[in-house]
Amino acid sequence: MPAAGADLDLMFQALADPTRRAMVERLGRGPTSVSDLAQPFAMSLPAVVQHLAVLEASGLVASEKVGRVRTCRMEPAAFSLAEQWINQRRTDWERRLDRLGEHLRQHPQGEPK
Amino acid sequence: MPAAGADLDLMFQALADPTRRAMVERLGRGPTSVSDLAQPFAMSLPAVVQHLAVLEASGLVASEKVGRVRTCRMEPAAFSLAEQWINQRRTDWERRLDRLGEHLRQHPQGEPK
DNA sequence: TTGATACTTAAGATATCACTTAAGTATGGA
DNA sequence: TCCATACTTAAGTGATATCTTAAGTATCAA
Repeated sequence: MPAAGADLDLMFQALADPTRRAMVERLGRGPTSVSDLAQPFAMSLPAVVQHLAVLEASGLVASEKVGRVRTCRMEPAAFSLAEQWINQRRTDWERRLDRLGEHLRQHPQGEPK
Repeated sequence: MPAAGADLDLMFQALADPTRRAMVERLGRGPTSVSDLAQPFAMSLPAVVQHLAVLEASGLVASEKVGRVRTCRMEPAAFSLAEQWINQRRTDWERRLDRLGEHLRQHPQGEPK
């Protein structure tokens, strides 16, 4: 995988907006049309569709059009990339604490180098 | 909790930039000075400090100055907010699938309501 | 065929973001 | 005291992000 970084950019960027998070929350309860997805928001339909495009570009949401209705759904697998990145930070941090504890046990008053 | 949303905004926004993620990755291996943190990046020091300010505003990183050196560290607890949000999406999705399966079991050919 | 529905496209207004350079302020060491 | 270090502050620039309105296209139903 050459650049998972770009995917993370798109993913976190997509999740950084409260309207888009609300859209994902809605889609977590099941697929909807664009109109239904737009209904709770006090903004124009094109604005909602632009948010949807950001979510689709990130992979978090997918959609397909049948007749004149576009149906949107959450893409749960996409979340794991973000999840993994966060978990890795935690893991790094814990491993460091372990090493630090071990070091202090062996060098009670020493500076940690 | 009145508005965890604003916190999530700041958090995901902070993580949406590759420079900032790299800084967090570095801090996961232990605290550093601002200069050390800046060293891997091909950008001016003020730019790095601005990224650092975004990370601090999000709560993911903290720092304190002693003498003329500011030392930065990762704030692991902050990550759990983002983690919880993502997990909640997954949970919603799985619960929905469960309900859907149950429904299909009871109404084999029926349309799902 | 006509009209309503469900988007879609395009263009533009603001605001925010991610930098830059140039200058300034503490601090610590010789 | 003098100078280098380690930031800090300020101001400006170009690119993106988030919305708007206006106008278009494709479908479905009567």
